[in-house]
Amino acid sequence: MNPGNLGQKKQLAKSNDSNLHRKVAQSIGNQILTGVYAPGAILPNEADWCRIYGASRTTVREAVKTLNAKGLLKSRTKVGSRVEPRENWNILDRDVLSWHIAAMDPREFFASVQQVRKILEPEIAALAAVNRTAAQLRAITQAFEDMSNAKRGRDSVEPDVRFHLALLAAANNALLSPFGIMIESALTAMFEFTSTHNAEPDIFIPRHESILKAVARGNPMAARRAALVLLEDTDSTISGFSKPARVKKPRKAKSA
Amino acid sequence: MNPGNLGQKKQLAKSNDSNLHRKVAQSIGNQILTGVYAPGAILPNEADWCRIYGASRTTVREAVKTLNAKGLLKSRTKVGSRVEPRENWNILDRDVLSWHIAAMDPREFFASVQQVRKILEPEIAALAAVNRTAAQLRAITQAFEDMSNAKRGRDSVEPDVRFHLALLAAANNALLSPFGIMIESALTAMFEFTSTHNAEPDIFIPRHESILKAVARGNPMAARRAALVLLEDTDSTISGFSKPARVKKPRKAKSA
DNA sequence: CAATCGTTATTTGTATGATAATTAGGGGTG
DNA sequence: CACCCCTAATTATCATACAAATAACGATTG
Repeated sequence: MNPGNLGQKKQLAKSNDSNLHRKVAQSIGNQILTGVYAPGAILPNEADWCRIYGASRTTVREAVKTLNAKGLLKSRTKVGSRVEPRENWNILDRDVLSWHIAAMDPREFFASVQQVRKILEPEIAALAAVNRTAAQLRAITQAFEDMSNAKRGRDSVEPDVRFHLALLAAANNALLSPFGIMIESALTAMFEFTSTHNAEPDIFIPRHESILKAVARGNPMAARRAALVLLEDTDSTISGFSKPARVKKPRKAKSA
Repeated sequence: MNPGNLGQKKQLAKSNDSNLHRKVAQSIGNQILTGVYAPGAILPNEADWCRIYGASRTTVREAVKTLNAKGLLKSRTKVGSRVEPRENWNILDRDVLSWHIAAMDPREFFASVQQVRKILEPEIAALAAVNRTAAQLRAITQAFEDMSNAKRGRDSVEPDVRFHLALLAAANNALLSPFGIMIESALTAMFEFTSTHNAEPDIFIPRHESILKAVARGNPMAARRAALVLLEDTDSTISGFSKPARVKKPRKAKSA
């Protein structure tokens, strides 16, 4: 098993979602994301999948259609289904992202996420400060209060996610909304680690409060700055548990 | 097969993509994006769709599965398919984005796109300056040269798109790749307008060159600045044709 | 009355088997 | 070599049937 793959690497008949075609889609999707079938490769045909999963062709085809819709495959008559190049994958899709997370080193994933968050979230906060409606501000405020009132750290993760999603919604730009899934996944997955390592959870409350206040009084500059500060604190928390990797032999370089 | 349903099928004939389930998905998707079925609404059931489109249930189900996979719907036994809230829509999916563009005011769309581009592209350029590989730099350079050598304005749009996509790829962050589709759609759709109105196409060549040079010498600050300058010029071009009071009705472009 | 618990009806989910449409690849022909 | 036709492999579509889940209803009961 990959050293980074801490999460339960569930295999076949796992999902509590009882849809068979969904399970098949998940299984094939996982195999694509883990590189069993690389971009450009031709997958087994429908009849093969039927044999492999013991499912009917109807079910297999629905699974394949699902993966087509997410940009992982392209099916053509006579040739079969070919894995699409990575840049066509719908990586911000909820399912694809979860397969992606399961397939890669968590530290690498957090690094990518934080890079994007540092680009987007300060600007999202700034937009929210300018574009928010009253109702959206209420939603942000409510999330903040729920986060503050949470007794155990575990109870604060849901309002924390909700806070960031409410902020995103308040930016009022539909093209940014796919990042909600990334934020959600990142924060909840991060909690899997920080729950034991995070020594100073109380620092984050005033950080969120700064953002809230800046958005409340419609100050985009302050909102941008406050969001960035929070992200830098998050960086520190992450590095607190991701640094030890340094003692191990260096992994593959960033190039390629 | 009942002869009367040929006429109903004909209403789908707009797409040259011969897949029937794809056409059905497009038709339903369009109706969702245009608000015929609003978030929260229950769609007609599968039997109804079969009658409406004169297609078999298999085909209709594959279309519905596609829309499920794109986050537009959620199907449940006994209740049917319900339209998901907008924030769950996979707006950066190629199909969803094209339906979205077709359904909304182009000026509003460009405004949203430019807002996101101004957030992301400078940082993408900066990342590319730092993370690019030699091969990626070659791809960017090639795109720039093709753009420069294009005689007619129409021939410059493809390399222009390719330039921006190559830059995006060179940033080497998989979570940013969904924006490639947005950039592609935005630039090509914008060209539908600028092709006749853009008086000064030659301005854009040196703007792109500045980005290229900054990326080539690995200077993120300069790359960021150059990307921003280009975007501001693009803003001017857009405002040049989006402001006039008399609205030139957009030609019904084949959504490509 | 309120709460609980079967029953039923509706809708999606899955299976099977057959036919159609598309087209890559082989083979023959000029 | 260039061209065309044929074949075979694969997905695309259709029709039908049954299974499974569950919302809605109504009866039963405390």
